[in-house]
Amino acid sequence: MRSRPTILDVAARAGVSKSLVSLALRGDDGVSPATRERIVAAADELGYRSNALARALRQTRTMLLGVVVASLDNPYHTEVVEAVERAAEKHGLSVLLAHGARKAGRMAERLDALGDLNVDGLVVVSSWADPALLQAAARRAPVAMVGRSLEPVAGIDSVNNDDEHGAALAVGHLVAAGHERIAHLTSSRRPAGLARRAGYEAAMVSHGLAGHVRVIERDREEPAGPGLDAALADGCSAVFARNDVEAFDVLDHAWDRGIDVPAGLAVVGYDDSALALRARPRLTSVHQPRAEMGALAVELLRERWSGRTTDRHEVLTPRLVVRASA
Amino acid sequence: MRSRPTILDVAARAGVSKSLVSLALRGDDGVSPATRERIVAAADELGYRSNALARALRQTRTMLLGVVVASLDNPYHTEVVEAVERAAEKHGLSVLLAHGARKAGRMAERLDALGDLNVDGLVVVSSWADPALLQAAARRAPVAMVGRSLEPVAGIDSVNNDDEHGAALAVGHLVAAGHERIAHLTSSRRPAGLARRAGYEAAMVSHGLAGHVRVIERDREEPAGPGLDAALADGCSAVFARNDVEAFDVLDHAWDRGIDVPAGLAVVGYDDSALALRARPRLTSVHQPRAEMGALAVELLRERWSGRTTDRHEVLTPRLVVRASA
DNA sequence: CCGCCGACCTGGAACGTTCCAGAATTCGCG
DNA sequence: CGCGAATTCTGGAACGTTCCAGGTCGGCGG
Repeated sequence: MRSRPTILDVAARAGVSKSLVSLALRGDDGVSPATRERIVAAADELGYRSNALARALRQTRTMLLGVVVASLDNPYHTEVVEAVERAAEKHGLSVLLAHGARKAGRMAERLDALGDLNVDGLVVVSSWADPALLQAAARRAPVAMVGRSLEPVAGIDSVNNDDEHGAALAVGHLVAAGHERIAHLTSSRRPAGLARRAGYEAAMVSHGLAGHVRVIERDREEPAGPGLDAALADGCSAVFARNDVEAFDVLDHAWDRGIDVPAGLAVVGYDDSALALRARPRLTSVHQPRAEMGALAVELLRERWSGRTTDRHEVLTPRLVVRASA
Repeated sequence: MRSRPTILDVAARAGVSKSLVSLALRGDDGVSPATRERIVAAADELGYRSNALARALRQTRTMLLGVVVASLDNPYHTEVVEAVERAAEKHGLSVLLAHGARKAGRMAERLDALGDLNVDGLVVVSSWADPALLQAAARRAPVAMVGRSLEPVAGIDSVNNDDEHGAALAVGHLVAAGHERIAHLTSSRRPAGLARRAGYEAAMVSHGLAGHVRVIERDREEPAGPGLDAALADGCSAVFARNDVEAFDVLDHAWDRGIDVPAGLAVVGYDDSALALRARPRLTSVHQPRAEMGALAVELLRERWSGRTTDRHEVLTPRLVVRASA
């Protein structure tokens, strides 16, 4: 594990100056074909690879993209992260991942650590983030948020799906199938959850079902059972869940109670994550275009790099994927 | 977004030399308390943060840990990655994540990219990796593999769970419950899969059930149904699946056929990933100590940094988590 | 009063690259 | 054959830090 050859070693071996090696290996034209060949050969023989750190120090750009994600245990997050990395790679950027930033403290610390490494940009994948924190980070490098904040944060670009519309799709589908008493299960008070809830309520009203609006609220760690039982007792025949994880809880409960899905209870989820395909019956769910969202986040950062200073808040349209559960 | 203050700015403001600022901020003693205070104050006022890149260039260490993972869509992987990052952070290391390294080509490319950034060490989380690739990477920085290779790779440390033992636990549990015709479902020809299969076969033999050994092989994308139906037709009453994902397939199929689990068919998985808790009925599964494995990988790298040159191959003992499916 | 020690501080070199200004060489053309 | 322009190449400076060798200064023992 002896020390790596440097550009000087290559220069010496090829009998040229370090500057020319730099030019040749970066593909600059203005290097004669013969010399270039000699340089490339020398580099290959020595197993030379340029030191990205030194380059980053000299240039202003590190080609590093910091990605901060709330957690990796929600498939929705990981799929966005994968999309971000794919897009980043396409532009020669490497992704630095920090996870577990559910709490503001840890989020701040991770953002700082990434900033110290001079990342060229930051993507925050989370259903929530402290605006002040994001703005502090944005003083170092442009920030794009995938996910929803309560309201647009000045200086921060964002990519979202239209939660209200998604909720309306879910309700519309259930209404078309003849359901009237449609409940909404949620354990979230975060912006995305609130938006879906609002979308659900609005859709119910617009279908003339204002009287049947029923929101089953619970705490994250609390079982969904009691609230569901109560709703079922009141004749509820369908549940629109805040996300696939919660929809899974509904399916579980139906299983426990021996209720047939969808005959006895129709269930619609949100996210269309990998979970939806694992559910039995297969989960009908609102699909967020995750791949597109991840790629768009990278695109927004690239626009910042090329000089855009106005904020952009992109809202993509979700679609309903109908499977067996409703 | 103007350029960050450097150590020189702090030095000027505090009226000392850059060197002293460096010493003071790193907590070196030999800086008088009064001066240190002045320096810290100046740094705070300017919002100075040291440039990790410049430091890394000057020192030999980057404090960067490269993590290469096959994919993020398997909860087992993500949990190991989380454990690695937790352990890394504890030692002041930042994690650089590269995913999607299922294919040798992409794996090579990602390893190279991480090497160019001068990561101090590499953790490869995958059920397989080309030994030559690992060794090439190890010429740049120590490599620890979490997962199994066919046989130990010279120069590469590894952390594994004892797959044979885990398989024996699963079979033992099923035998104790009175099962004799126990099948094994697998779609993998990778080392871990092969080891579990071998463990299954050995355990069957040792329980005097050699005559009932039945391995249901299939391709990754192929449905498990046909093989399972055949086994069921032959009186098979239990299935030990290669991992939780495949166990899920068994549960799905049982659902489709209206077979009650565990009364009509007992199912045991492997990994005890988050999936096991989502399954209905809850999946009995062999638990790999993922958190411990991730932390151990980081520990192995640290030992390399402090001079160890002999290889270490750690094998941790799995345990069976009994739930409702068997 | 001298010399030395320890505490505190400093300036220059180094890490490996890219950028810049300009030097050396070749080429085209009158 | 000479001269300007292109082409090809070069050496030094710079990026922001840490390391190193050494400098200053007050105090203290002899």
